[in-house]
Amino acid sequence: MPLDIPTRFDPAKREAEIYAGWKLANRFTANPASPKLPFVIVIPPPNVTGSLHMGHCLNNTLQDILTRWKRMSGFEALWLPGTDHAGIATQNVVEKELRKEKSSRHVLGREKFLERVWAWKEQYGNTILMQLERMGCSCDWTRTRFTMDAAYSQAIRVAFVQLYRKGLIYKGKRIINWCPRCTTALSDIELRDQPDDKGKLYHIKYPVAGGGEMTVATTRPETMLGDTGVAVHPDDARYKAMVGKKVILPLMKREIPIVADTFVDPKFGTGAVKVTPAHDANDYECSQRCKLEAICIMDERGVMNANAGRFAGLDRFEARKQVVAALEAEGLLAGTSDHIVPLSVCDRCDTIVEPYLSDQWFVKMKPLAEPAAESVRSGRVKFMPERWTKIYLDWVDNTRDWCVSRQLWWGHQIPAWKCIDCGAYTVETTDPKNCGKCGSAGIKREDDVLDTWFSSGLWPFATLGWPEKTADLAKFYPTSVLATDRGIIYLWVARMIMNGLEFMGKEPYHTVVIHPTILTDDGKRMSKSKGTGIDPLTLLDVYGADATRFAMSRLVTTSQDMRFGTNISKTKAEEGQRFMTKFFNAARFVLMSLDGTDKAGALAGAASLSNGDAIEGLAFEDRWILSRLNTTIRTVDAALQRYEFGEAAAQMYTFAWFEYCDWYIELAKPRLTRPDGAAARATLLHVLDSLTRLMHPIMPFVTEEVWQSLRAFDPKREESVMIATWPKADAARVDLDAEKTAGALMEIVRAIREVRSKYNIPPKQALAAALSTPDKATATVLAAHARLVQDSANLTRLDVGAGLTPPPSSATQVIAGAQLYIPLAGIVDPAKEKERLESAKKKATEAATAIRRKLDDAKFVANAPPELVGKERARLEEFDDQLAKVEKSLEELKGWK
RNA sequence: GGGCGUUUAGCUCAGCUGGUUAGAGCGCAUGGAUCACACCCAUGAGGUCGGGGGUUCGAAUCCCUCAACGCCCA
Repeated sequence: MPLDIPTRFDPAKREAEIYAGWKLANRFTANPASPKLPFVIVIPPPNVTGSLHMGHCLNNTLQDILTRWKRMSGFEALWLPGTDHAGIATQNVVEKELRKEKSSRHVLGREKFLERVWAWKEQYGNTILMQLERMGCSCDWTRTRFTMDAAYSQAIRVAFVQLYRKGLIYKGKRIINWCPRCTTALSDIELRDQPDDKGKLYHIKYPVAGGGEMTVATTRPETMLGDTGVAVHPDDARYKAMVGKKVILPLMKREIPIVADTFVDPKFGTGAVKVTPAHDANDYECSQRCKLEAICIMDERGVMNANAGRFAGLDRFEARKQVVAALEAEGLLAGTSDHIVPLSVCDRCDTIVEPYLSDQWFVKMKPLAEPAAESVRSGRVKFMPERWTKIYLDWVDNTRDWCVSRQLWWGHQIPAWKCIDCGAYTVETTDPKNCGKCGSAGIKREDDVLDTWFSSGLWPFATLGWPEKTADLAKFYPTSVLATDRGIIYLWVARMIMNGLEFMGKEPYHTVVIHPTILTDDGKRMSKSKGTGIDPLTLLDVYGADATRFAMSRLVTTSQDMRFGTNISKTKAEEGQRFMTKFFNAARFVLMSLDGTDKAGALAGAASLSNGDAIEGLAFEDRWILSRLNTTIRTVDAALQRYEFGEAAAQMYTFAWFEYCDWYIELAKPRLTRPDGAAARATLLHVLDSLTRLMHPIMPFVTEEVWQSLRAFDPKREESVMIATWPKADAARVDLDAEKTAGALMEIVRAIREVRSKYNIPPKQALAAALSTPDKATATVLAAHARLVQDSANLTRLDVGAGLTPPPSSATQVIAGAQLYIPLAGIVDPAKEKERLESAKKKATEAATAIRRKLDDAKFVANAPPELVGKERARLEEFDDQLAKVEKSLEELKGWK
C-alpha cells in the first residue's frame, strides 16, 4: 500500500509537536468580540509552590474535556489559567531556603525578603502551568493570571475597601487559631485534625478562699497559669453555694472568682472548669459574659511570658510538664486519666495550633453568606453531584466571621493606615498621606497581609479585569462551570459565590462540578508526607496524555472516589493506551483502504452521510453502524451534559472498539475492493470522521493526528479537529430493526465460533453450516444476510430455510429463533454435543420456569403493568421455543448412533 | 457525638425512576502470526449483589437494622 502510516501513535514523539501547533495557531485564545455564546471556566488556581499531582491531573482533564467539547459545539470557549500566591506555603518555602543559608527573613528585612520570594516565584512558580501543557490542556495562556499581579492586587484592594466601607470588615480582639511556628493567625479551615492523639485529662485541686477546695479537669494544665476564673453550670446543685466565692489559683497565688455559666457541661470531669480567656475560645466567650479579665501567658512562638511567673521562658510543652510536676509537689494534682484530645495542626507545617487572643481583621460573614446560600437554594448555582449542595449549605448557614489577617510578609498588605494621633484607621484604594479622620500625617500602614483565600475568592472576575469594565468582563462573566474537588467547597467555592454576588451582582457560575478525590490503591487519601502519591508525569511519560486522560475520565463516577494508586493507575493507563492504539489503527486501516480507490466518491458519500442525506447502495450493515453511531453520539453528548465523564468515555469506547472495529470494519472489508463498495467506503470514512470528533475532547492528541491524516486525504476540512464541529445525533439514522437483525446475525456468528473453539477447528479452516428456522419470514430475513455470516465465520456455504432437514453428523447450536447445524463428520463428538445441549436445556428450562411462575401468579398478572406482562409472555414463548429446539436436537443426536 | 459516601466476579468499577438468564475492563484458561492493530483476534471459566429483617406479585435496586471501610463537621 502506498500510504505509510506507522502501526502505533507515539505520544512521546508527537504530543509536544501537536501542542505547539495548536498554540502557534492561537487555538486556545478566546475573543471577547465573538458573536458566539460564551462558555467559560476559570481554573482553580494551583498554588505556586506545587507541581502536578494526580488531583490536578484529574481536575484539569475534566476541565479540558468540557472546554474542548463546548468549543466544538459552537461556543466561544475560554479556559482561563493562573496561579495563586499561597501566602504561608510560599513564604515557608523561601524561609527554608534562607535557613539553609543561615539567614532569615528578619535578617533580610521585608523588602529584600519579598524580592527574594518574587525571584523564587519567577523561577518555579509556573511549574504546574507548564505541566498542564503536557496534558494537552487548551488553556488561554494569553490570559494567564497570578493573584499578585499588579492589576489583580488592585482588585483585591478595591474589594477590601468596599467591604470595609460597608462595615463588613472590622478589626477586633478575638481568639483565633495561631501557628507558633509560622507566627501567624490561621482561619478555621487552614487546620487539620491530628488523628488519635492520646492525651491526658488532669484533675487539679483549687483551694477555695475561706476553706475547702474545688477540683477542675483540664487537658492543658499549663494554661492554668492564665486562669482568671472557675466556672460551673448555674443549675449544678453541687456548686450552687460556691458561686460568687473565690479560689486561690495554685502556683500563681491569685484570687479568682467562681462564676456560673451555661457553657459548662456538668457531666464532663468534675463539672467545674477552669477559665483561661486568652487561650481558649469557649473560655473567652465565657469571660465576656462573666466579666473576667484575660491574661495572656504565651508569646507568639508559644513560649511562656512574664505573666507565667516562674515558668516564663519555657516552651508550652515543657511548661506543661513542669506545671504538672509543681502541682504534684504541692499535692494539688488529684489524678490523671487517659483522654483522647482533639488536636488541630497547621495545615502547612503540622505544628500544633494554639488558640490565641489577638487583634485581627475579620470579614463579617452573615451578610455575605446569606445571599450565597440563597443562590444555591434557588438553584441558580447547582452542585453536581447534587448531594454536595447540603455540604455547602451547612457551612454557609453556620459560618462564623472570617479572620483574614495573616502575620506574613508574602501577600497583599492590608490597605489600612492607623493614625498615631487619633487611633482611627484610614482605608483607601490609593495610599493616603494623612489620617482620614483627624488629618494627621502620622499614619502607619498595617503590617499584616490578607489570607490567600481572600484573593482567590475574587478569581472569577478579578482575572477578567474587574474592577475595570473590560470587554472580557462583559463577555465572559458570569463564567459557566467550576470543576473542583470537594476539599475546597468552603475554602474557595463559597467565597467565590459570596464575592460574585457582592461585587458583580451575579453568581460566578451556574454549575459546580465536584469530581472524585484520588485515592491510593487501597482506598486511602493520597498523601505526600506518607509517600503514597504517584507522579502523573510518570504516567504521561510512559503512556502519553491521551491514555492518561482516558483512564481518568473513564473512572469518573458520580458516587465514588477514584482509586488510582501505583498499580491501578498503571492498569487503567494501559487500557487507555490500548484504546488509543486501537483507534489509531482503525483510522490507519480506513485511510489505507481508501487510498487508491475512488476517493472523490468516498468523500462525496461521507459528506452526504454527514448531512443526513441518503446515498446509493447503503447495505444492511451500513445502516446498522450508522444507527449505532447516532445512538452513541446522542448518549455521549447526553452524558457530558450531565457531567458524567465516565459514562461518556465508556460509550465511545464500546462503540469504537466492539461495534466499529470488531464488527463493522470486518463486515465491510470484503466490499471495499468491490466496484459496488462505494457505500461501504463512504460509511467507513464517515464513521471514522464522526468518531474522531467525538473522541477529541477526551483524547486530543491522537484525534488530531488522525484528523491531519484525514485532512491530507480531504484538504477541504477544518485545519484542526479542535475547530471542527461536534457531531450531532441524527434520529432518522437510528434503525432499531437493523440493530435487532444485526444482533441475531452476531449471535449466529458467535455460535459458529463457539463450535470451532469447542472442537479446536482453526479459523482458517472453512466450514459449512445450515440454519433451520420455524417460519419462512425469519428464514427470508436471515437468508438475505447469509453473506455476512459466511464472511465473519469463514463458511463456504450457509443454507437457510424453514424446517431444514439437519445435515448428518452435525454440531448443533440453538440460538434465538433458529437451530444451527455445522456438519463435522469425523470430528463431532456426540458426548460433547450432548453435554452442551443439556447445559443449554438447563438454562432455558430455568428461565422458562421462572417466567412461567410469574405468569401463573394471578397477583403478578393483576398488578404488573400490562406491557410487562406481554413482554414476559413473549419471552416465555421464546424460551419454550428454544427449549423445544434443544430437545429436538437432543433427539436428533440419538439417531447418530 | 452529628453528617455524607462506599460495600456487586480474584482486582477496579457499571447497573437511571424496583421487573435482564446481573454487565465491562484488567487478571485467568484455551486456541490463533489472517493482508488495520499481538498495546491484536476468537472462545471460555468466574458472582446466593456485606450480614439480618421488612415492604412488594416481584428487591442488587425501596425501608429498617447491624457491621466494615473511607471522608467531612464538631
